[in-house]
Amino acid sequence: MNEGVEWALHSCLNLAWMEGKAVTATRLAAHYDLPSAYLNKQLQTLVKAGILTSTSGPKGGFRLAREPGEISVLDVVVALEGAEDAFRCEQVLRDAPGGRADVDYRKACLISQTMRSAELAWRRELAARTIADLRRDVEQRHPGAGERTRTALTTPKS
Amino acid sequence: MNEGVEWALHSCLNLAWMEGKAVTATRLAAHYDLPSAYLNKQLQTLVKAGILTSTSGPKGGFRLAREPGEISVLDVVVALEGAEDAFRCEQVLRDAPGGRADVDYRKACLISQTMRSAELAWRRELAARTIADLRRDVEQRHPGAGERTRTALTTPKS
DNA sequence: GAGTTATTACTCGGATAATCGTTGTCCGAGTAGGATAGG
DNA sequence: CCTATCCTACTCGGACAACGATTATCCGAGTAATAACTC
Repeated sequence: MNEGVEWALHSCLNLAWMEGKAVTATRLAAHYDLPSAYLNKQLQTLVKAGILTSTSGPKGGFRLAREPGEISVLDVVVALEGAEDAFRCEQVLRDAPGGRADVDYRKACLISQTMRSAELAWRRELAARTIADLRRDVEQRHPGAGERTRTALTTPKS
Repeated sequence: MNEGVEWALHSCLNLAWMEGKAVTATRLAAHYDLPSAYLNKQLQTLVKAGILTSTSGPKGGFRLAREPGEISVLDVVVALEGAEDAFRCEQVLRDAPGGRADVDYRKACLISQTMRSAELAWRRELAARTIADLRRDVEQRHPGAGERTRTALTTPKS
């Protein structure tokens, strides 16, 4: 899985604490000591997916496009990894003896079905968890964490 | 995900119908019109993982190392893809303000926990399904499929 | 005819290239704030 | 002092390179069946 997924999720969580204030990719990258240009690239992808909005120029940056409760972890993963399943059925049965060209073996093949139902369970877990859930749970476990993050990302760079 | 996973699963299912008779990689590859040398490589990996056994020389080939009921789909996937999770937490929080070096953020970070529990659900699904299950369900849906496959793989090459 | 030996064809196994996707970097287009000059 | 214009610094956005993993291929080591040879 793409490394940027982790960065993107942390970035979204941080943006959820910013009360609509824009944060630049450089600032977010510095917060985790990451290559800023590459993080910028990931966030661009999230913009295209409609999860973030971007503003150019001074005081510009990224912010959440929707309420944190309307952004699931799955949304972020799908935006960066693509919507197709990790297990891609190449329909080898089509070339096997007795295989038919008019059958969609992605649905007929039992092996494909097994892999598919497993990925469905994975997706269900991620779809049930939103950025708002993460924000709430982190705040509950570490009270004041959101406040500290917001000030850290708002304070002018040294 | 590795392409060879699909081939390996089909191969294991076919071997489950062979009643202990060895089948060569070339024969299995021809059955699905696959590159035989590459399939051979995948099957070697399954041998190292203890899922298959191999025999050299004439009348040699691969056969299942255990009863089909003792081989889960997850076993095959893990053998080829590795045991580590697809989402690897790089513990970016360690470099963030307030991060501690003595904390294992793979367990403490809520994002990591979320991804981990999703992958756990995925694994659970695959672990619950064995090669024997697949064999039974295919035979039930397409009676005589096992018999046909066995004769196809036993018949001398043309 | 039976046993033993040498041959031979066949299979796995690992070492070796080619291809593709991910990772990382850079510079240009566009923007908004701020300085400046004029009224 | 207020306003309009110009300038400048800053940010995103997409194009461009480097790296690594997956995909694919080839040839050698080992093996067991087979054929030949001897008794």
